[in-house]
Amino acid sequence: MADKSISKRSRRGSGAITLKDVARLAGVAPITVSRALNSPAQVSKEVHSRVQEAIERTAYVPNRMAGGLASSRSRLIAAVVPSMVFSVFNETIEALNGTLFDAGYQLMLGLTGYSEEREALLLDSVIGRRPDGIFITGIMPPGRSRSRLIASGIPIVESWDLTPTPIDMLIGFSHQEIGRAVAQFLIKKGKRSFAIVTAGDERAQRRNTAFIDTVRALGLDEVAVHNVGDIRTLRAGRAALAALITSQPSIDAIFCSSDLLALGVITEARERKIKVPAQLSVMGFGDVPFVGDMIPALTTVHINGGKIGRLAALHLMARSQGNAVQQPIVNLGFSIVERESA
Amino acid sequence: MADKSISKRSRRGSGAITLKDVARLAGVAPITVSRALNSPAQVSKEVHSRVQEAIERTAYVPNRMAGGLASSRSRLIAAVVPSMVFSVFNETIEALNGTLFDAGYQLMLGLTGYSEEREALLLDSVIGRRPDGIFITGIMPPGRSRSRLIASGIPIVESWDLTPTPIDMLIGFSHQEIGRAVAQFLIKKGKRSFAIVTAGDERAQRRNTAFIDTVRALGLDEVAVHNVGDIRTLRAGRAALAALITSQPSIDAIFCSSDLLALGVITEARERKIKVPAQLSVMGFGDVPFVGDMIPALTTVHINGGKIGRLAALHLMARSQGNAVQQPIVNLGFSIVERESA
DNA sequence: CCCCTAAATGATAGCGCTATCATCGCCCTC
DNA sequence: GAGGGCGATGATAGCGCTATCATTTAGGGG
Repeated sequence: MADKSISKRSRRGSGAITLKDVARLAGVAPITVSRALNSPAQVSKEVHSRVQEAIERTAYVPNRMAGGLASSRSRLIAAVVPSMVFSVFNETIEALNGTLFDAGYQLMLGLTGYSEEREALLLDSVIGRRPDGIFITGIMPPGRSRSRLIASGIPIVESWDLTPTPIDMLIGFSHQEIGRAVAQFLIKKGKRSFAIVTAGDERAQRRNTAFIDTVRALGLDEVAVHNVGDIRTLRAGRAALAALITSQPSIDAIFCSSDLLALGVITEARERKIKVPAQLSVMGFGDVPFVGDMIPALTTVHINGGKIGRLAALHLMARSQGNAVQQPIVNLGFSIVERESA
Repeated sequence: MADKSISKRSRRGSGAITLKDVARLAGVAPITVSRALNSPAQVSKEVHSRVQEAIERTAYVPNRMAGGLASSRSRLIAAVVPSMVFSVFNETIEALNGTLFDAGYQLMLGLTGYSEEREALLLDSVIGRRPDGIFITGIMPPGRSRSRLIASGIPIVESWDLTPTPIDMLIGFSHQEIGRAVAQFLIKKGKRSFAIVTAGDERAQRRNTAFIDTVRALGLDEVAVHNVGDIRTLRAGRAALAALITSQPSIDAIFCSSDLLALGVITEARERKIKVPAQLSVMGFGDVPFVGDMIPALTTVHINGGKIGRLAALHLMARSQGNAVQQPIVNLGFSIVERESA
């Protein structure tokens, strides 16, 4: 009686310890080990501890690819984000990751670099992993990517924006309202001549448009716009102020599309001995963790990135487990944090 | 003649389009579709285009879990990182991700929050996914986690540090050398009374120790150390200077364990009208993207985080494909970037 | 005592893909 | 024109796990 399990051994497989090995050691059927691992309540105390011991002895680590394939539940959640370097999304990702991990999920990270082409490629790659949920920064415009996402049937949270027609779930806030609120805030402060320093992305544009419309409605001077494109650096912010101040010296308030750009503007103002906020108010966007402790402390738009991440994780997990999500569209709002720079 | 493929359909499975569906549509065997996808050279032109069309028509997205299980190649790479919020690791992760993605790999992100307990949990979870490689920030000390990592047989890159005995591969630099170099740099600048503002992590401690030893060897005053523990914020840097200046007014140079802390120290110095660098030199660590454009521009230790990420990706992929890595241990070094703050 | 139910365990059959070996032509060579 | 080599395709058998159904055992009620 040859040992089938040995004679059969082929050159395939990873050679690692498998469920079957543990089962043999514990003297139970493989399925029982699976149950001891995934639903301990279904297994008698005695068997459970026997299995535990076998697992300990063999240093067995379950293969989640196999488990995922068999159960159609990967316990993977993907996050699609434009960028990570000093970005406002970091808190969201970190919160997402933390909440997921505590529930036994893993995060797959995808970076698009604000490029739509890359995003499309990324999405196919992501869908191929059959994640239990996908977190997307922004709203997916109609098109191939959106269709694929819908067709995949995977629970999806779009974020960081608002729309009445999300693919699935949505956790965000209104960029339009922000633009308007910032304009009103600055106007109330007595500022009259505005400029915008902005990156090229579409969400920023919407904040800008709302800002400009609000200013225009009051019959004030046209808003000067300086677009830095994809160069979202502090240096770009400095250069922006330098350019702006030359072409339009009357400016007394600047709305920046990110805190980092705002920091750049403030830095350049300091260099040029322009007093912030007395001569020039500067506002950012994002309220990244340290800008409130600088001099002058940055007045900016606060987004609760951590909450977006946490909520998204919860929603995604609920949906992937077949539970209904009470509120699939959440408007988290924003707040203007008044500090010193405006 | 009943259609087996229908009568057999069970309630299992995801219901998505599979390879088999595509094969049927293209009129070839499933394996041929697999080949058309994974090694097009093995398939005739005519069949290839027929398969392509079928894929297009069905919007088929290959299930990588199944593929990974069958081939023992997941095309997943895991990265284990302490933190992401305004961290010095972001460039590394971004470079890692970019390089991997271009080669068809996906990044799985794991955050430890500088906690060893969490790290251990995370590693088991990561190993369970059978990634083709693991990128670790730092060096894994002997212990359970290290053993599991070794036992897993997965290619591993440790990073951000140096040791003659890595688990597998290593891309890093010497913290000891950095501490020494910074001390020498500051001494050459004529500074004589030193302090350190540091986070609690072990790598920072090693930089500190080397710094202190170097100073001590010259018989200078004892170095004052202010430890902020896990609070790596700009505010903590400010508080640190406030505390230090009270207890030890003679200080004329401070070495910080991160750029953010250094920014805090500089900010507090400004608040207190202490001239940097005339009265107080401040040095950071990391050379995070924007600190060179601030006022005063930060003098700091530059680490080529992007290169670490890129190289790690290359090494990991090579090894997972069975190729030898010419140089498994790489000392990337560092450089002191002299700007204005010291 | 026997039937019935629930709890605990096991056997079987895939999940969707690929490694491996087999087959089938077809062209070349001597 | 038989043998051989190669290119293209297919059949088969898993990868390591879990859904599903089946079996076994222990109580419980009448």
